[in-house]
Amino acid sequence: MAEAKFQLFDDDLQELAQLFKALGHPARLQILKFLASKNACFTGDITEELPLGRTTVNQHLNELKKANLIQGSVQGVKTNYCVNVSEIRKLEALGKDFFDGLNTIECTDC
Amino acid sequence: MAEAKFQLFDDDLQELAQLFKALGHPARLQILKFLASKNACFTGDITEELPLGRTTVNQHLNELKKANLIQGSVQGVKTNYCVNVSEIRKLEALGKDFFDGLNTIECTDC
DNA sequence: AATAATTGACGTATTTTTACGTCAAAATTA
DNA sequence: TAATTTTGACGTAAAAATACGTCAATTATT
Repeated sequence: MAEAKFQLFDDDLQELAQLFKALGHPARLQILKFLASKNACFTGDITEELPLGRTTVNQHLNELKKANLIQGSVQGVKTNYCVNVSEIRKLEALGKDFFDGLNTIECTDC
Repeated sequence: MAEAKFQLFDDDLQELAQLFKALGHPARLQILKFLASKNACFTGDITEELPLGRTTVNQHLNELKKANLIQGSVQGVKTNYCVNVSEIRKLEALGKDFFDGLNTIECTDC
């Protein structure tokens, strides 16, 4: 990670791809689902729900945090994670725009 | 890739994650966009639109094909690619279900 | 104060992704 | 028929993702 690097791709595509990528692992989808169902919870609780070790789960939590899809706040020894609702909404909107932008008429040549 | 491997994750999450992953690269989003705008087109034409070499683009096309998001039909020497509209619709539906499933109430603890 | 619990940082091995060059096959064109 | 075009297969190097063990710091508990 350094000084911006002349963009190969359009900013919007880049951002959307980044978000999709963050969703591109079942563990991360499951984490989002679980966090939403509990509204918020601790690392340990999340780990118990997943078929992965704690440090791996922590790594996935970091991925989600990097993508701004979740937030965490320290509470004593524990860390309380929760879904970043506004970012989820933003992602939904961007996704919708993208799919709508594909003026997908069924192709007859293929 | 071998003999099915006892599932670590839920099938639905697995499938959705796979689709999101396929969208998790700007080149692939751009390809989908371009294919949709032209309705269908050849490998060469796609390559000209992207800041990547032909073989790399071809690899991305294969990723998209593997995810069933595009189809290709050989036409002489050329191959005609187009968006798989029904799979895109399916992805939209799965995505919507997933996001709706996150009964996202703004968290007050974070 | 001593011990236990919880977490993130760090290191690391393995696998996957990404990007591209080379090559051969098939179809077009000259 | 010979040369050209177009493509996918294959190999490969570099980077990133994935999974996990160990460790130290911080907070709770006893």
